[in-house]
Amino acid sequence: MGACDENGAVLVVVHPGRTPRDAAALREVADDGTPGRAWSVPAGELSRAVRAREDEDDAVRWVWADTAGVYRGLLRAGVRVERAHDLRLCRAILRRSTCAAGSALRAEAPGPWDAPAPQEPPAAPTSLFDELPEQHAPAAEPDPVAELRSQLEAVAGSTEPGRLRLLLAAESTGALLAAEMHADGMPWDAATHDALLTELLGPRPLPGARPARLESLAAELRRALVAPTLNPDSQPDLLRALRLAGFDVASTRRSELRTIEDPVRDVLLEYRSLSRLLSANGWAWMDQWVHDGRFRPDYVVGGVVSGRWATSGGGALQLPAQVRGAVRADPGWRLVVADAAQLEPRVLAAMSGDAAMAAAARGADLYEGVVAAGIVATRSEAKYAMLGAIYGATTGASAALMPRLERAYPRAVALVEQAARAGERGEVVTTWLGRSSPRPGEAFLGDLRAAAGEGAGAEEVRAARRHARDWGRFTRNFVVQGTAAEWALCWMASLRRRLRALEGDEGRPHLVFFLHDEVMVHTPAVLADEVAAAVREAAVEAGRLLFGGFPVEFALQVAVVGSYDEAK
DNA sequence: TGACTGCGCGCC
DNA sequence: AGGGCGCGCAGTCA
Repeated sequence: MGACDENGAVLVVVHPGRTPRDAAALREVADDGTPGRAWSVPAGELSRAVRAREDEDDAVRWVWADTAGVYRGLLRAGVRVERAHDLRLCRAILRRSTCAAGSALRAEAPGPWDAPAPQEPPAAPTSLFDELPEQHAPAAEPDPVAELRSQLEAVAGSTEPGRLRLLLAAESTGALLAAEMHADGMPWDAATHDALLTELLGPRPLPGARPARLESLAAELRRALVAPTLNPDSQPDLLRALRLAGFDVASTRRSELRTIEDPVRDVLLEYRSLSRLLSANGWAWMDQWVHDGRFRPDYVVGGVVSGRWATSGGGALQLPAQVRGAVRADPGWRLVVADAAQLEPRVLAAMSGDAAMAAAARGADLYEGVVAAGIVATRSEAKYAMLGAIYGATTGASAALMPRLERAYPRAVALVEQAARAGERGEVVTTWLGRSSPRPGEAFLGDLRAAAGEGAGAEEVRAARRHARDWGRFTRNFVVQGTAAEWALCWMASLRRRLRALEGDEGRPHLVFFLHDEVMVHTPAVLADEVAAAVREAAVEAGRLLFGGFPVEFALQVAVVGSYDEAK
């Protein structure tokens, strides 16, 4: 990979100062491949440079230290880019990947590139041309040109350059999307949300006070449990009151509360549900997170070791069904909500090359396919068996179904079993595109050594085995969850490119939400059907990108709706 | 008062 | 059952 990347895009390195500190290295990048097709641009001139490139035919991949810090400023200036290479995210992947085990990049001591991205500046009005004021540049500027060169070498010298290139491109596009989705925001109707809260809880109370409905449920609990001072929000308090009232419960978990055979049970469960709603997605949440009809979560790309995204603040990945009615398309617009059906089992079938399992996946519902193949009797059994294989069930009905699953789908089961055994030995496992798991903690490795040593006690051996099994469940799940995350990134990247080609009179459809295996597009109503088609085409493309011709279908459920609660 | 932990529970 | 998260609260300790 030289100055042009695999798609023929010109690389432009964005550096924090006025001149690249390693100009010779940049020329070398440029000369390796197509001469003269790599440039660099100071961060302060970035938006001008991006605007200038828009009119040219050449595709550009903008190379910068970290998207969250740079791109947010561009978006505020009204500028969007097609492709990027996020040095920090890509470095994290390459440094850990077993595919690039021999690289110089991996041998480096940890440095500034391995530190978390510098805290981004708070949203503030910026002029169009200095979206990155000097004070936000890191104190000791790491050299992006040298870093890019080092990363390109690591990829070129790896055992899987093609897969790693795809992974790095997908991860970087994900970073662009995370910033774009934050800037665009999820359409959120505060009035609907408020009406919903008022209906369930009563009118908004003064800060710190319980809403009327919760207050009356609390009073009912105090009466029923003969505990006049009970605070139902306090677990110890509630547990004590329940036991004094003669209920044999060991905790106040919902599953345990459900076993209580007394009318007080329903009061308890309703209190729990409503107080959770109030604290997690009540009026205070709305005040903090919803502005101008938009909810803007902070996505953390690569925030989970498996490659899944996390969010910080707002709990965007846990929006309860209770409040989804408040997610409403603007007038004249629609929401296209799509989720990949049984994504993880399908991914497992593809990566293990298990043709029988792929056959079961040939339809909208993989679990029904397993039933139709005569492996188990019911859909629910099929689901538990499959999830048990992926998560590592050791007991219960799910574990009991494993032998049948193994007979029917030997290759799929062998893949997750091998990942589990590797983890138990303290080894690293790697996803389809080359993201490797972290090494186990020193505690576990120490346990392993202690248990293997002369004269290890029975207790030490037991502890080591337990740790090993725990880590094996993690690595078992890692390969499937991580590869599913890669499929989802490619799906979304492909969808993003297709959406950029659509435009209506009222505007352009854009992604507004992503949740592991689900996407939401906000679109002018007239384009909704085209968007739905694009979502499906993108899923087909993602499957082909990752698994080539292997015949696994990635079925989607697609809904065109006015509000989120109408989907599913 | 603030940092931290464990619990419980929402999502996939 | 079993993997991955984030968050709010209560309680604890410095």
